[in-house]
Amino acid sequence: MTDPEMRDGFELSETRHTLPMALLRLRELVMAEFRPILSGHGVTEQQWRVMRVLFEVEEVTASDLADRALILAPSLSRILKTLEARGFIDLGRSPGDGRRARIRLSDTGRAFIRSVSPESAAVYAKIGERIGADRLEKLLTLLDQANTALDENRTK
Amino acid sequence: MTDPEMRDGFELSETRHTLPMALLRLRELVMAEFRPILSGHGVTEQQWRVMRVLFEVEEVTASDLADRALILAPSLSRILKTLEARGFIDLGRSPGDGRRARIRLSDTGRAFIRSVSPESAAVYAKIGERIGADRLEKLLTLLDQANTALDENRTK
DNA sequence: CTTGAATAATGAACATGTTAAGTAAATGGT
DNA sequence: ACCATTTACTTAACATGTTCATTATTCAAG
Repeated sequence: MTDPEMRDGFELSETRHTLPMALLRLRELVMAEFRPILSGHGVTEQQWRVMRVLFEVEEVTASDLADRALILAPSLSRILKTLEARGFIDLGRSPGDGRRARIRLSDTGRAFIRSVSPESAAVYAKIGERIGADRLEKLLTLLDQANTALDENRTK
Repeated sequence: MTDPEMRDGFELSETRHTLPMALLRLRELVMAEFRPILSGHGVTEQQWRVMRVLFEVEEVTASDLADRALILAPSLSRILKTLEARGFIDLGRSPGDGRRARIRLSDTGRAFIRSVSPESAAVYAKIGERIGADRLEKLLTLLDQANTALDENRTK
């Protein structure tokens, strides 16, 4: 009920209607559906992302993995240590370049992904239904287009 | 140099095209434009969000502020302590209810927002240009619709 | 072959995200 | 008025985000 007072038009959009907030809000709502599943299986959202990527690419370096999973290198270092301790991944060094890490999903990790995937896919389907299939597709297209538009001039 | 996408369409990586990843990727690209400005003025993204909300609503409780700034209560407690120590906000207790916090932006905090706003607005405008005004508007509409769709059944 | 610069990954320090537990003040029923 | 419950906020503990520094390896002159 407490309305914001009148103020002369300073050039700032209302916080609720900015792109960063809209993206963050929707992402929080989506992850709120996934988080219980992941925590129920003892992994965090980021650990799951890392293993999902490894499930798809078979073998990558740390830099490549960081790019694909959208995780910064220092965070990834810690996560890899955790996942290795749990036996989900195998860590090594690239034969050609001693600086690069060689990261692979272990059989245990692969089995873990397979066991959780059905629940994850079910939640994703439910979210798709609530949003609407066509609307979700349009949204993903726009997100990809905006992403491309901003990524092009990134190294300005 | 740049990461080449080896796949040519029929073996697309699943992870890359999910809604959570698309939202996270675009948000990271957007915030990469804002972060230098904020860090240049000595505040984090979250501290800025909190002060932006306070700039609009004049006075709120902690719960309300947490909702509006999309920050969890424990994080907000720490952030408020930091902002108070810097003199950006004034903390008190609600006269009617001793549990509720009374949070207001100080004159110093208000002046800070005004001084940074032009840079922030300029970056936001530049982002809008790159994405395209119509495309951005459609995107914000879809985000809001998806948000509403997921928020309705949240307390199922 | 040697040395300085660049690259890949890790370590360090602090801020925030996340969940669970704890504290103090209000509320509701008796 | 009393007491259990609820509410609003805070603490605690650990994982991750973020920036900067450091180490180890490779690369590129010279």
